[in-house]
Amino acid sequence: MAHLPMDRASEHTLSAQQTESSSPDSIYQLNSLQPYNPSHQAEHWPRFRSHQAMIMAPLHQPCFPNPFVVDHGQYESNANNTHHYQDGQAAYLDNLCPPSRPDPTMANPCMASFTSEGRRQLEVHSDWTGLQPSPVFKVDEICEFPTHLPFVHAVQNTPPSPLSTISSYESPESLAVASPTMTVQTVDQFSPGSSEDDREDQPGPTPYSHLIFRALKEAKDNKLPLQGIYNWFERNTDKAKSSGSKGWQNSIRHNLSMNAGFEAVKEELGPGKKAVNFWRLTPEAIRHGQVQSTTRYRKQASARKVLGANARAVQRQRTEIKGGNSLKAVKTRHPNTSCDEPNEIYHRQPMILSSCPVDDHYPRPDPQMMPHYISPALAPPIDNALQRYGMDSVIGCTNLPPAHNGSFYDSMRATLDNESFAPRPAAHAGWYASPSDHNIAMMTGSDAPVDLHHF
Amino acid sequence: MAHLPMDRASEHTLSAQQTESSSPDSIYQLNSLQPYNPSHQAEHWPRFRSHQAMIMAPLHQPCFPNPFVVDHGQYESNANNTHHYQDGQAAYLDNLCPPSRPDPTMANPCMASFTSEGRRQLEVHSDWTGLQPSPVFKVDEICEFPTHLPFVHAVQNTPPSPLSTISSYESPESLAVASPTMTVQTVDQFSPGSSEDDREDQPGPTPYSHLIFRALKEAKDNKLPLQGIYNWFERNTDKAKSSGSKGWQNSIRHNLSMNAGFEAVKEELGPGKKAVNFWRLTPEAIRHGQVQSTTRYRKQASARKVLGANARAVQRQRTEIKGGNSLKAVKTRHPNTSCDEPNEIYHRQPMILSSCPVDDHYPRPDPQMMPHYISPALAPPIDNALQRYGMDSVIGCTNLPPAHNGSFYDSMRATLDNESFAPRPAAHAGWYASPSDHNIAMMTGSDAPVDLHHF
DNA sequence: GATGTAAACATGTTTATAAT
DNA sequence: ATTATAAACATGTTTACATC
Ligand SMILES: [Mg+2]
Ligand SMILES: [Mg+2]
Repeated sequence: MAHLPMDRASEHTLSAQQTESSSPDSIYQLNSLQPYNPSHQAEHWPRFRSHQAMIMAPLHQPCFPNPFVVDHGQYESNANNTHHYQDGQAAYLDNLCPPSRPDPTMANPCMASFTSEGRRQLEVHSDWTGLQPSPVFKVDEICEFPTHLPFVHAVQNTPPSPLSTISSYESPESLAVASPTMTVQTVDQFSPGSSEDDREDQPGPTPYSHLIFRALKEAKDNKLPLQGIYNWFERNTDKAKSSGSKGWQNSIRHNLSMNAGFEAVKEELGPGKKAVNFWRLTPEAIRHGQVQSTTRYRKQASARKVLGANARAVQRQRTEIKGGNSLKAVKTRHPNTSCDEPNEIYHRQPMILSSCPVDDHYPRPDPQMMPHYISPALAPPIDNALQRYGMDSVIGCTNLPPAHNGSFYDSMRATLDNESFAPRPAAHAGWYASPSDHNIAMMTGSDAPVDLHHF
Repeated sequence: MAHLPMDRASEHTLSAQQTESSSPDSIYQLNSLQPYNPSHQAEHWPRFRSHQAMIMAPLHQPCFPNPFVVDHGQYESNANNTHHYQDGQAAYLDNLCPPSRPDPTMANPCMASFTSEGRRQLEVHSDWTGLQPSPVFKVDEICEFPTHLPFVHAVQNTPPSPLSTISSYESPESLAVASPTMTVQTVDQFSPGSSEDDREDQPGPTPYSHLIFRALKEAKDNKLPLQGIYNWFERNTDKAKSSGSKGWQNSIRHNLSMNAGFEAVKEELGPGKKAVNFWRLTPEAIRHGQVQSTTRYRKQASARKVLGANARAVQRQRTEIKGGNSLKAVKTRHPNTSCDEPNEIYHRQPMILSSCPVDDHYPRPDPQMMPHYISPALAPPIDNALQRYGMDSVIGCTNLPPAHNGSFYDSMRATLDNESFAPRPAAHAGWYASPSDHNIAMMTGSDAPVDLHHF
C-alpha cells in the first residue's frame, strides 16, 4: 500500500467487467458494487448546443418529431439481438456489413463560423434534416452487425496477414475525406475470424498501433469511440484476455494519443447533447494503409533555454517494472529472436530527417510497419520549414512542447491571450494554446532533431 | 492515509503554484519538485492532422514559411512583460483591449465532410492562409493584455453589478456565431477592477457559473482553454485565493461540464498539432447574457426499466463533508439570510416544463440568474417533443443517460455500431455514442420530468 | 430549489522504463 | 531503434452531500 500509485491503482486485479479506474485499492470501493440507478430526467429535448448547428442544418425543424423520443420497449426488444463473444479464441463475430452506398452528402454545402483570428471554427454535429421519427431501426442505412443473422463462430484457421494486405487498398484521394465506402471495402480484408494477435505471419504479437489501425479501418468513417476500440480488442485480440488487468486499455489510450495516425474528433450527435469524441484514422493513415511507429518521448540531456521558476518535475517512481517489448514473450516468443542478442542491435544508426516532398510522406508503402528502413534522402537543411512541413503523421510525436516543463509556457506568456496565459506550466501543453495566438508550438528543444523519420 | 481518495488526493494542501493533481499524498511526489526538461524536438513541421484541414484551407501552401519557427529569444524578450497579480484583493489587471474590428472571415465559405450517416463532420482548425512568419507579435490583431502599458492596480471601489448589466448587451443574432466583436463590447462591462466575488450588489459570493460566464464573455470568441479560465479566476476572483487547495479548479470543471451554457470546442491550431480544447459560451448564453443554473443530478427513487447485469455502482463515501452553499458563509454571510430558516424554504414549488417556442427559450431576460421565477406557461403535454425541443441550454443538465448505470447501455446495444456497443456500461454515456446510430439519447427516466425550467 | 465541495471515474497526454 | 507497460497527471463527467 505504501507504493500505491495515485492513479488507477496500477490498473490491476480488475475483473473484465470492471472499468479501468475502478481502483480496487480504494477503501471506498472494496466490496461495494451494488447497482446504482440515478434518474436522468431530461424530459425536455434541447436544441443543439451550438449555434452553428442551427445554421448548418437550416432545414432542421425546431418542432419536428424528435427522434430521440422513443420508449424503452423498443430498445429492449432489440437489446438482446446483439451478442458479445468473449469466451475463447474462436469467439469472433462475422462482420457482415451491407455494401456501401455513395454518400449523398459528400458535396453538400455547409456553414462555418470563424474566429477573430480567421480560424475556421467548425463543429462536428449531426445533420437532423433527414431524420426519421425513430431511425434507430433504420438498419439498412448503417453498417451494423445484423441482428437478424445467425452468429458465426469463425475458427481462426485463416489468418490472412491482415496488415500486409492493406497496401492493396490504397485508397483514392476522394476517400480520404470521411468516406463511408472505405469501411466496407476493407471489411473483408480484416477477416473477422482471424486472430491478429499472435498471428503466424509476423514475429511476436501485433503491436497495439496495428490493431487499433485495423479496428478503425473496419469502422464506419474509420472512427470509433474509445469504448468501441476496447470492444474491438476484446473481440478480436488477446490483449484484453491475456491479463486480468486493464493495462491493455492504458496501452490503447497511449497509442491513440501518441500515434499521429489517430486523431480525436468530436461529433455532436444530437441537439443539446454533449459532443462525442471519436478516434479516427488520419487521411494519411488511410491513404497509406498503415500507421507509423508510435514514437514517443526520447530523453534529452540538454536543458531548455528558458526554465521558469514554476517548472515542475514529473514525479516518477524509478523501480517499477513497466513492461517491455516482450513481457508476454514468455508465451509468445518467436523462434527467430534470440534472448542472447545484445541490446546494441536494437539501436540502429540515427535516422535522418525526411526531405521528401509533401506528397511523399510514405515513399515506401511498406505493408509492414517499421522495417527499420533508413531513408536514403540526404539530411535536409535544418530549419527549412518547406521540407519539414507535412511530416507529422508519419511519426508518433507531435510538435507540442513538453508538459510539466516551465520553459515553454514561461516563454510564451506574453504571446498568449490575456486570460489564457498560464501562471504556471502544469498541464499538457496543448491545452495552453491561446485563442489569440496560434504560434504556441514553438520549439523548446535547441538540440538537433530527435524525432527522426524513416522515410 | 486510510481514507485517501483515489483521485487527486482531495485536492488539498497544494500551493497555488502546484497543479491540481499534484497528489501530495503520493509518496512519489513528496519533496521532489525539481525541474524537469524533456526535450521535445519535432524539427519537422507536419501538415494538418486531418484531411479536412487541407480542404478547408485551400489556399494553404504546404511549403509556406512556417510561422511556428521562431526562436526562443523572441519569446524571452516578451515573457516578462506580462505580469500576474495575485497578492491581494486589489490585484487586478486592467483589461485594455483594443476596439474590435469586424471579422472579415465571417462570411467565408468552407468545406465540410460528411459521415456516412449524413452527419456533417466538421473540424475546428486554423486558417493558415493569412499567417505571417511570426504573428506572435501581431498584438494589434488580438485582444491581449498590453504588455507595453503600465500596470494598473485597480482598487475594487467600483463593483458595477456585472451580471446585472449583461442584459444591456443583448447580442444580435449575428453575433451568436463566434463573433469576435462580442468580446470587446463586453470588456468594459466587466470592469477589471471589480471584484465579482463577494461583491456588494448580490448576497453572497458570485456563483462559479457566473464567473465562468464572465471569463468567457471577456475572452475573444467567448472561449478559453481551461487553463485560461483558471488564470482568470486567479486574477479576478477570490476563489483561487481563499484556499490552499485546488477545489476551486474542480468546481470550475464541474460547472463547465454540467452547465449547458458552456460547451467544449476543439480547435486545430496548427498543422500536425493536437487540437486544443476550448470552453466556449453557447450562443444562447451569449444571446441572453447569462447562463442558467448549473443544474445537476437529482436523486430519483425509481429504478430504470432495464437494469443490466453489468450495472455498476458508483462507489462513494458517505461521511465526508462536501461543502455546501455557504461553506464560506462564515465570512461572507449576508445579513438578510437567516441561519435558522428551515430547509423547506429552499424547495420552491416544482418548476414546470417550458412550453415556450423555440426562439423563446429565455422569455424573461432576467439579468440576474435564477430569480426563482416560475414560468406562467401551463404545463405542456408530456411527451410532446415539439415543446421539449430546444430547451437544453437553459438548464445545466443534458439529456445524456446516466453514467455507471447499465440500463441505458444494455438497452441500446443493438442499436450501436458493431464495434461501438459496449460489453459493459462503465463510462459516461456520451462516449458510448455510436457512429452509426445517433439515437442514443433515449430517456432512461420513466418518472415525471425532474429537470424543469424557470421559463 | 441553487450552490459549493469532494470524489469517483473516464478519457487524454506524457514520461519512465524494461525487453527486444 | 520499436514496443509494452506502468504511472503521473490533466481534463472532462457525473454523483454525493452539505448548506442555505
Ligand atoms: Mg494520436
Ligand atoms: Mg457544459
